[in-house]
Order: sequence, then structure tokens, then C-alpha cells
Amino acid sequence: MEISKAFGNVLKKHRKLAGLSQEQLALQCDLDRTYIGLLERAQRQPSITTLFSICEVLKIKPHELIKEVEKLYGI
Amino acid sequence: MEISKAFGNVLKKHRKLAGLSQEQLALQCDLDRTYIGLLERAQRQPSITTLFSICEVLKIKPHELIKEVEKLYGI
DNA sequence: TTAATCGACCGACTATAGTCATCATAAAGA
DNA sequence: TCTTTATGATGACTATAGTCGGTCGATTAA
Repeated sequence: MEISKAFGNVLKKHRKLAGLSQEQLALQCDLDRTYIGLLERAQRQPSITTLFSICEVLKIKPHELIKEVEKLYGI
Repeated sequence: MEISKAFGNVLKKHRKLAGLSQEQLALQCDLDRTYIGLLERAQRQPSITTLFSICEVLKIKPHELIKEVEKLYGI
């Protein structure tokens, strides 16, 4: 699986786990609502600061999320 | 410490550990010579696919590198 | 001295991240 | 049915990632 697709899947999973809508997540990490959707649909790739701010809201360490991305990506 | 600065420091450390020049690293991960320098000087932030391709060349798992960035960043 | 290597830095460029306004649609509830 | 909530989607925009060609100074070796 592609990196962006893997990231999108992991992001969606953790957003749901946190019980947040795309809009709620976007507001809390100071990003645009549509952009969260684009990330989940693998049409954008986050920079690492974006990754860190999303993870802060989702209360997960960035390296843990990345570890899940690696797994889906297959490395 | 800022995220980009933390990342630049970690990148430089691991590039040195791998015994590569900025240019050698750039060639192997199909990026520009000057861009590696910009990353190390914290004037650019990588996307996650860029992160993954750099880590592949440096033979380190992305989540391990991110863990070091977290530590320097202070989370 | 000369040549080679390395890294900082620059200006200008192309590609893509991230914003914003807006419309469409499907699901759930009053 | 009417309304609200969540999401998909699009087009146009601004900001920044990433490229390219080059200069410069420091270092190291011939």
C-alpha cells in the first residue's frame, strides 16, 4: 500500500477512536476541515509539523502513528 | 526546540553515522543536493514520503527517527 | 600551489501542501 | 417532511516543499 494511503487509513482510524468528526479534529489542530478529508482520502501528504499537531490532538505519539503507517505500507 | 530544528539535527546525526555526504545521501534518495542541506539547517520540513525515502537510505525505521525528534522537541 | 570535496548560501523556478467558499449527498432525528 | 450533522468534492487561491545551476570559503591531499 502507498504511504499516503496508509497514512490516510491510520489517521481515520485514530480520529474515529478519538470520537471526533473531521471538522472537530480540524478545528482543534488549526487546519482546514477539507484538508483532513483530503489526508484521509490520500490526496494530500502531511509535513512533519502537521503530523505532530494532528497527533497532539489525537493524544498519540507521532512515532506510534508512524509505526502503524510502516506496518500498512509494508516495511 | 522547534520541530524542524529537531529534525535537522537528527537527520545530520544519522547521515554522519551512515558515513554519507549530503550529496551522496541526496543521490541515493533521489532528492536534490541543496535540499538535504536545507533540511539539516531547518529551512525546510519534509513530507512523510520524503521522510520515508530518507530513512530507507539511512537504514533506520521512520518511527525510530521520529522518536528521536520527539525527544529533542520535548514531548 | 593546485585540485578535489564538502557544506553554506543564493535566486529563480515548478510541484504540492494547505486554505477557503461553496455545493451535493446521505444518514438520523423531530 | 424538514433539519441537522458528517463527509465528499471542486475550483481557485497562497504558502511552502523540492529542483536546478551556480558562487563561495574551509579543508584536505597531491
